[in-house]
Amino acid sequence: MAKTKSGEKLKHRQRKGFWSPEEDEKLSRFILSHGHSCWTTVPIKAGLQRNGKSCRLRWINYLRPGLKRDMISTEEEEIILTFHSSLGNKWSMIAKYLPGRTDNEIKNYWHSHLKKRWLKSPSISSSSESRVSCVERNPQTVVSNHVISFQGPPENTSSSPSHEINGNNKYPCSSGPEIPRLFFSEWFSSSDLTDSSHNQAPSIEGSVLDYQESGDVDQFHYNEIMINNSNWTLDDVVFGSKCQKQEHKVDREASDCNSYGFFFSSSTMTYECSVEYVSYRRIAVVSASQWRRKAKET
DNA sequence: AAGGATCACAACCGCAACAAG
DNA sequence: GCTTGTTGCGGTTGTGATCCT
Repeated sequence: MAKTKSGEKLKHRQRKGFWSPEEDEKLSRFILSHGHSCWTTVPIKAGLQRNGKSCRLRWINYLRPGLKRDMISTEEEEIILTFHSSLGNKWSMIAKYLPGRTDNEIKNYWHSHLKKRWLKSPSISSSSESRVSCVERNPQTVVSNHVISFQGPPENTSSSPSHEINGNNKYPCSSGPEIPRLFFSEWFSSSDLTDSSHNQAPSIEGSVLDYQESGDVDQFHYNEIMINNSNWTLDDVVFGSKCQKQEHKVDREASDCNSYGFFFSSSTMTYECSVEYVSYRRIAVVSASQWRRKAKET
């Protein structure tokens, strides 16, 4: 915390309130080219008279690529109700199940749209709850029923309050990976890419051939994967990840389109990049947070 | 048409957890 | 183990838009 006179001066000069388009532009341009390893230094380096916290919030809730700007659909609404009934006000947890939506957005939507309904009639989520229990029994049911494939909670949830709710674990699946936190579109933005031929992120489609639970990973087997934008190849999909600036090489021998994951490696690490079934006939590549790092020597 | 009430959403605040020194 | 700085989360507030009387 800067306690010098100059530091206090800086503090006094910090702007508050709504962001101007110019500030948005500055922040976006800076983060897309430099990242945000330390939020407190971002406003200084980006030439913004804001504090790091404000920049972080603005980026996460508004500027981050991949955010949906459209209305929350009834399907999404049902997911909110479902998970709110079991997780409570854990907005960030709920947001993990709604790609492209932020915790703030979900929280606001709850307070402005759903809370009153829920208070009037808490049973409105009963159908959703029954779906959760259905998933617990047979996740494949959900896959075939065109509903988001419910994944388990983040791995490190031993202290998760959700386990205490109603005295039992009401997560749809008690094991398995975290649902993709970021969707494909969040990995790429046209401004990220220097190659002009890749000026549009591809959409990937496929259909689930089979589903099975195994160990710590739920596996989906696809009969095919289609990358709709012909400018892209599977290599691009994997290689064009957040690690694209490090010289990773795709291990095509180890990759298998028909299974749940790809592998690619750098000189020191092997990355496993899962492909998760998200909704019917749509596939998303999971985010970097999903990658399971494996020391290559193992 | 005016003004108060309500709504929707962006942004702020405070706190807790965590990591680094 | 303590201190300090940073980050993430959830509650709350502020503000502009819209609705209602």
